[in-house]
Amino acid sequence: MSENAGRWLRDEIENAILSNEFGPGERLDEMVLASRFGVSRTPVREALMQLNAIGLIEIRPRRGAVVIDPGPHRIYEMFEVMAELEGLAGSLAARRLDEPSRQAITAAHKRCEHSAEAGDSDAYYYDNEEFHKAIYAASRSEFLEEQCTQLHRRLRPYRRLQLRVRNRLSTSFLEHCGIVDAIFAGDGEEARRLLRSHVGIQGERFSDLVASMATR
Amino acid sequence: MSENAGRWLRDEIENAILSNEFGPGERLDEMVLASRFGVSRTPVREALMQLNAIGLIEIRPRRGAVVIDPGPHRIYEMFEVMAELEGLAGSLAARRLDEPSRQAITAAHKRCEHSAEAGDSDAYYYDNEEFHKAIYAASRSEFLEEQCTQLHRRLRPYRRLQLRVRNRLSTSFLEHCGIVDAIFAGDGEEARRLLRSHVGIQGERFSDLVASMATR
DNA sequence: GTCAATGATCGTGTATACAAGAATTGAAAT
DNA sequence: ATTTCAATTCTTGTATACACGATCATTGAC
Repeated sequence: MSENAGRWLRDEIENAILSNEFGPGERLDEMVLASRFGVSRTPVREALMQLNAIGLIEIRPRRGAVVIDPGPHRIYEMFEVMAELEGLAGSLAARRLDEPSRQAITAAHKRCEHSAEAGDSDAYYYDNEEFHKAIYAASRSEFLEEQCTQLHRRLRPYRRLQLRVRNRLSTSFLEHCGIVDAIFAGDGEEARRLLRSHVGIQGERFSDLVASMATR
Repeated sequence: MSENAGRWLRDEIENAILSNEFGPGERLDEMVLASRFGVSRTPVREALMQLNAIGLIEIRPRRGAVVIDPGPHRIYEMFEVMAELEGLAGSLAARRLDEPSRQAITAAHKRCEHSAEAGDSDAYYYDNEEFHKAIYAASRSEFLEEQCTQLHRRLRPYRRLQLRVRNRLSTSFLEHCGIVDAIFAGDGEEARRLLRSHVGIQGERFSDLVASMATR
């Protein structure tokens, strides 16, 4: 348990939402949560407000908190923004790359390769996250890194869905290769372009997303 | 006063921070704030946590809240991200422009023109905000609009500083003209490019920022 | 039978009380 | 004089109690 109950609860409830235990639209009763986690309403309310700030739930005054249902279109919009931010991170990384960042990216990239070859989608899911985070860090813009990490976290469940699509694993890794090449070559604009299309969900990938959301 | 004290307090304290009444690094005592605003600590704590989520203050466990001091470099990073998001908004606006958005942009642009000609920096500050918001809305991406609005709000005080720089008013308006042309022409990439350089603070504008921050 | 009004009930919003960790101050020892 | 340790005080974190608005059900009228 984290040092204060509020943040611990935030993570607990967040996980419950991301793992779909609390489905979209579901009402979150403060007292129910309080007794479930063995605390009073006060830290529960703190956690709920933080989740509200993150954008996972909506708190309507005097009417309680409900889990937000983003809907395919909004998810598409979120990926669109994510693509833009990652593109920026990539272009900065390419221009500012130093040795530690280079090594971090290489290491994460290698781990992705192993997971992809093994066809281990769960491992790739994790390694992919590390790969992208390595690029955020390499941008050497702390603010950008924070923004990317936050949005990445929020998109986590949908990313997971995407990886289940046929061939997505190897396609994703191939795209990573191009991105790494561009960054290491110092080609910021190419890195930006590749990351944008890697992260965004254009064309058929959008229907893939909608389809996988329908069957969860 | 808003319907619940928490949000009202959030706005109150936020304004106090943005207007520099609570300076960077300053400690925010819950009881002091509570008695100042005539409420108990509970809504004060709620407001502080929301401000923490926004990024205006930092809450260290058991050690209270302090106003964050971004520092020139971090502000630069924030403008860099803002420029990217606005660029995206502009490019989407150019591709998706409809009649209501076109009218909204035109109206805001006209108001900017008047303020700029009058040399009224306060009026321009406000009209400029409306102009940019019109572009966010024209992107027809609700999520992007929210992100832009949020970041714009956070950068408000520094934007204000920037406008005080000599000739910035007319320069800014001239840039607006180009942006409007590109959007109305449906040239998404040009709109993106122009907005990026309009919003970002490259070169001498960065030293202008640092200088104006030092003398406030 | 349907709709509206009124009262009951439930849940959130706020205040206050209590617990526990951190900062501070003072004294003692080196 | 300086440093360290301990005790006190101050502030935050959590629980609980109370107030008020919203929702729901029941009853009455049309």
